[in-house]
Amino acid sequence: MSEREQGARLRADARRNREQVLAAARDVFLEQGPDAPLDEIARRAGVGIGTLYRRFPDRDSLVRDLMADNMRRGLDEMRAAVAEEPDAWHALVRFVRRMVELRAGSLGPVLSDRIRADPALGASRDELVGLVEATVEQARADGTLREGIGMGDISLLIVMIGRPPHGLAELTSRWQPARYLEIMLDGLAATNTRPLPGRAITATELRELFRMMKG
Amino acid sequence: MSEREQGARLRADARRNREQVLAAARDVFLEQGPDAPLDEIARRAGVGIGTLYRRFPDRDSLVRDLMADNMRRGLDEMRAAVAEEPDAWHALVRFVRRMVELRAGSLGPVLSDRIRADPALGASRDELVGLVEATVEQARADGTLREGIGMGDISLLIVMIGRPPHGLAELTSRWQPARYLEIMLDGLAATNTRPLPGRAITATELRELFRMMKG
DNA sequence: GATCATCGGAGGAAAATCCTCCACTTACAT
DNA sequence: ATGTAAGTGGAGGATTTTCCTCCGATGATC
Repeated sequence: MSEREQGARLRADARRNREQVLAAARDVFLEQGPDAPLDEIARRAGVGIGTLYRRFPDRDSLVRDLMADNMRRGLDEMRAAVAEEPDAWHALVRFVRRMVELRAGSLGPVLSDRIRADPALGASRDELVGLVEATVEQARADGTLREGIGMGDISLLIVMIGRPPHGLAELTSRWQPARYLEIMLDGLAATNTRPLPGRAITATELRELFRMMKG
Repeated sequence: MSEREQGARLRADARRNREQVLAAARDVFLEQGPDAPLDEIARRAGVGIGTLYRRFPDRDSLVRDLMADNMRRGLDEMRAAVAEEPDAWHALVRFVRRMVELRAGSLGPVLSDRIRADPALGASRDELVGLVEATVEQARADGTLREGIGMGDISLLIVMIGRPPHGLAELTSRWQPARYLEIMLDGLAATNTRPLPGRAITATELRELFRMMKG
């Protein structure tokens, strides 16, 4: 809420810089994890480190705003997908593709201690998880989603596919998430009937993981 | 060569420690990349930092020995797979499964500057790449491997699937590479006929990437 | 039981990272 | 046009992380 109001009152150049910092943070966190040096984020955003600290007083504040943005986009995309796509399978596929494109998996499903602090974040996360879960179950009922696939598999998919291998991040031209996402999606179709090892993380477990970490 | 002789002459406890360090390095490099702090590797190996430095005078030496070990295992596994499996597809699948199990993707396909230094390493890498490439082509000719898949896809697969998402590394119980590997393998089967975006990195490009990085 | 390779970690040096502060710049209201 | 409040960048000191040596203690091996 606060970041929205701040955002609206910002001077034009300041707002632009803020967006650039968020975009750079998305990339850097995706590549290096949530402990990545803030200096590098500023450098990639093309702003001074002072500018970054002016807008985001500390790391948590940046992480929180980024997560909020990811959640908002995720919810928007998921709602639109459910509303506009002909069935649950196509809604899921569209959602996952968009999330990977938007680098919205940058902070992973597990970032507990920083997330828990903000109740609003938890609420939108729960809503998103609920939507995805319902769609996953619908797709399975339709016989379009492979047997045994759960909501947790979808979350992990977005995180795994979106992250460039070490050392390959700079060579963006050779890193093609979309290619591997499509292979993975084909593996998720119901035409594949081999039983899978393990099982998906459930929404409940996901919430418990949050509590366990660094708590 | 030198690490083999050293290994043989080592006292029993020293050899055990050396193995533990290598095993820990495999995990830590996989999780954090080749710049991970050596202290953490020593800690996870359950040895003092002094012990690590005694056995591996500097980071490069550790990285090189680990790569050498990965290459040796990779070649062994690939040769055995080609010799024992009924066809190219099954050989490929077995190879990839073993590599992920062994965490042999820990250093990724791109780790140029440290690799180039050692010519023996380059040689075994070339041999392994050649074997995989031949098998990939055979499988495609057999009509068992999906159209458009190349050697580079297999390399990337091993790296991507083997790496735990940020923050999930400690919770080994919930991180199941095998599950996602199987989904991916199903996506690689020839029964999937949708055209894929992009294309695989070729062996030649892989070698060029080496030269570009940090060179 | 003696010997000597090996071990572990304290600790100083070096590097990376954090984060404040302020002289300079710029958008925009008037 | 101009004044001015908002915004900017990055130097630099404080702090933390990481490196890597050194040496007294340990325990494997004969």
